Amino acid sequence: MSVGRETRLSAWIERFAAHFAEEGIPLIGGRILGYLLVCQPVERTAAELSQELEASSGSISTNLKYLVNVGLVTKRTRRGRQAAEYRINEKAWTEFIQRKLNAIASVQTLTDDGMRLLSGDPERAQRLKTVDRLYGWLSEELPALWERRPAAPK
Amino acid sequence: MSVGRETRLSAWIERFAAHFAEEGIPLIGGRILGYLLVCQPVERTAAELSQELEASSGSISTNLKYLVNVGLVTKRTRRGRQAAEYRINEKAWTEFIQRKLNAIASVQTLTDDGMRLLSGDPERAQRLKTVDRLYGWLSEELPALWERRPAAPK
DNA sequence: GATCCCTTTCGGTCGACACTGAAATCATCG
DNA sequence: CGATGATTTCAGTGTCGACCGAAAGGGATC
Repeated sequence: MSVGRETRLSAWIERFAAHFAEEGIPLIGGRILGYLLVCQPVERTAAELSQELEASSGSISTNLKYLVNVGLVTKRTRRGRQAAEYRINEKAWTEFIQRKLNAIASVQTLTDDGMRLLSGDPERAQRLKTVDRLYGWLSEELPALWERRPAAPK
Repeated sequence: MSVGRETRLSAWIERFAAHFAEEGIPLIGGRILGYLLVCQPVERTAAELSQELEASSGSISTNLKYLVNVGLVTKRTRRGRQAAEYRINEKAWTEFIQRKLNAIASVQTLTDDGMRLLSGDPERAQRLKTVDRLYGWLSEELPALWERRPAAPK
């Protein structure tokens, strides 16, 4: 007997969450993200997420707050509805990734400061120089690459 | 009265360690890395690192093992010397950074699997598609960019 | 093989953080 | 304004991992 699509999707959500857990995003936050990327309909309330993902209301609340804060999820309230609805904000993924690239490139300021402290002693600065050159190159190329990213189609 | 170069260097090492602590490298590991990048002479024993960085022998041992394992530090033993000497391996920084870039690009396999699960329902796949397109582009461009990296001068 | 010195291993402590569930809070509707 | 149904806050629990320091382990010299 074959496994249903929804079952396989929830396994996928778990893999998705596991990946981002390695990057420091709480497991439940990752599950919310994965779930909101594939659920139908696209909007969910906190209570629904709590039930669907089998997580406490408190955890859902904390993680939604975090995700809304970094922009990956948007919150919508409607008059006449007590429950807010949450949905994925696909647009925000660009900034999310950009932050990661910037984090890598930002090491250059660090190595650069180090080089300054060692100016006047090229011998001693040699190890740092090797690293500084790499990050120097990255801090040029990564932002440049990012600018060439394709625009999202309407 | 001005601050000595060594004092400023140890402040720099601390900043350096703090940066990598955010990326998940233990504080003491980061200190070792920073210290080995700028110390004179370039090689140090575990005992020297322990004293210089005011960390326990156990922590130094654990972190050196880790750093040697990922290749950022190399261990050298010499006949007639009981103490092994550790030094920075500048070369390994390229692989270190490459792993980071790959980690970003690797999300593409995840989104791709998700797209497969949603094939046959383009409506529902739309959110994921946006994200998949971005990572798809990255998984093309990042490795390509990396290939263009300048070779380290002799 | 005994001694010396250095390194690794290991048990234990501490602090951070994710998570829970109950209580407080808030918004809507009658 | 009270009741209802939702969310947020908060105190408490458990887990995980970095760190320490003492004890065990390994080489090198005598």
